[in-house]
Amino acid sequence: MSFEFSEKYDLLSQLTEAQKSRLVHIKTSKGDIIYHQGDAPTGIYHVKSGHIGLITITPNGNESLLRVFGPNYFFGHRSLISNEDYHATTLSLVDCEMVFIPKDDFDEIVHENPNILMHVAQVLAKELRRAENKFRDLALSNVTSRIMQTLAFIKSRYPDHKWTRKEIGEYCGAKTETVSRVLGRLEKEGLIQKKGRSIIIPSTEDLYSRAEEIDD
Amino acid sequence: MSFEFSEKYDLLSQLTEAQKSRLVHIKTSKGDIIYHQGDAPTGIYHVKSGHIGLITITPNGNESLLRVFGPNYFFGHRSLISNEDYHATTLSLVDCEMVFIPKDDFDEIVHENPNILMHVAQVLAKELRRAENKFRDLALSNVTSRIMQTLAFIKSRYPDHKWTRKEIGEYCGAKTETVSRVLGRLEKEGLIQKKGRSIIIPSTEDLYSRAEEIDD
DNA sequence: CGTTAGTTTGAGGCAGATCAACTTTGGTGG
DNA sequence: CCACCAAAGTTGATCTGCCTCAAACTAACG
Repeated sequence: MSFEFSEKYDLLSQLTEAQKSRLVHIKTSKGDIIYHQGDAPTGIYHVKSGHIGLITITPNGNESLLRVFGPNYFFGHRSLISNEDYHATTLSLVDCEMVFIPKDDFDEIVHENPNILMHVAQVLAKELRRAENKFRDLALSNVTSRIMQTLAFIKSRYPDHKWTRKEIGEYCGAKTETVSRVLGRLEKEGLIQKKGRSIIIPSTEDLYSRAEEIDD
Repeated sequence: MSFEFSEKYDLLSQLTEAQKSRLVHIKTSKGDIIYHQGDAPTGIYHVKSGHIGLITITPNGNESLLRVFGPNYFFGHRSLISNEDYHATTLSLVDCEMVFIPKDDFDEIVHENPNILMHVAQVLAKELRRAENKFRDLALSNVTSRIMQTLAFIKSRYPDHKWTRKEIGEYCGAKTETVSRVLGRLEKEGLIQKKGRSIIIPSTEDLYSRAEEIDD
């Protein structure tokens, strides 16, 4: 898996006073759902604190974690741009605060400032690369390698979120038990340390290079 | 796997005479590579005839087919927008004709006509949905279901391209032998017919609904 | 300190990969 | 037009990585 830092953007600073007055401030608790797969989009969300997970759920309850949005990232933009219903559900991974920008206001600021559209397009382009790399790795790499690269990725991109084994597994296509077993082996190898439930990663570089060795 | 028709766009009609004179017309033979993973983008390509595959290759030669571009689709746009090196390689699946629009000309037409940027953003947004649905299905569905949905998808989206077992497999994360076995079973069930190497699909609807039944 | 969500560990099973041998197809050139 | 042959497809036997199921353990939090 190839990862890199992503794109934050202060959408809020682009708003006029009138638009700011229309913002909806939202507080959610861990486990709360912001919108459901299949809903029609009505605006875009900007994360102020906490972490939001974009997940898909199959009829039999299996989940897959597609993307994660931390502070200063926005979400809901994909469906808004493509004018489609949401293809996945957003879930508060922890207690969160966010603001909601109604579609009309978003359209207005995009119209007034075309740079914003270019920025959103760039974010989509990077998310597309990441999604396709995830697909490639799921298709061609083994679990151990995927988990190692996921650990390195989340360490650099989401240093302040405590990832559970389940979340790690759902992000890279592995079961909770498998993640647990791999973490055990990685600790023996000295690549990580476990402190209670949290995972300490001394060197993401070591993880990446070891992951390449292990990879088929 | 959830699929639908995608987006064609006549970029060429947006060009001035001066820009048209700078177009580079390219003819490729089956197996030719247009650009390599890691190259820096210098423009965008518009397919006139044939089919182009976007693939990633691992060091050990395993391939994964990420997207396919047929007549009137453009490719190379992701890297151009995000300003990154290509994350995958483009390969002529058959003999192809295409035109190359240099980056400067593309920037010019985007600048003159912001609607084009919106259109490219929409294409990216749809490609992102498709990529994430592919990921979900690879993670959570069984091969048979994936192959069936891929068959239905390519039937509706690429009716004029003769897909090989290998291409089908690389698109949905399956080995050639597995695709062959599944096709055999599907023919026995009467869902498809095999005529030489080509596959006849009487009803994509039947395939989709059967795929759902089979799915975990 | 009790409760619950999260984690670990073991035993066993299976879907799909791998390896290998064989058959068919369809394009090519003589 | 046919004979040839490389590319594509099929089929069987075997193997294995990861999942599944189950049960015990432990961290964190009110």
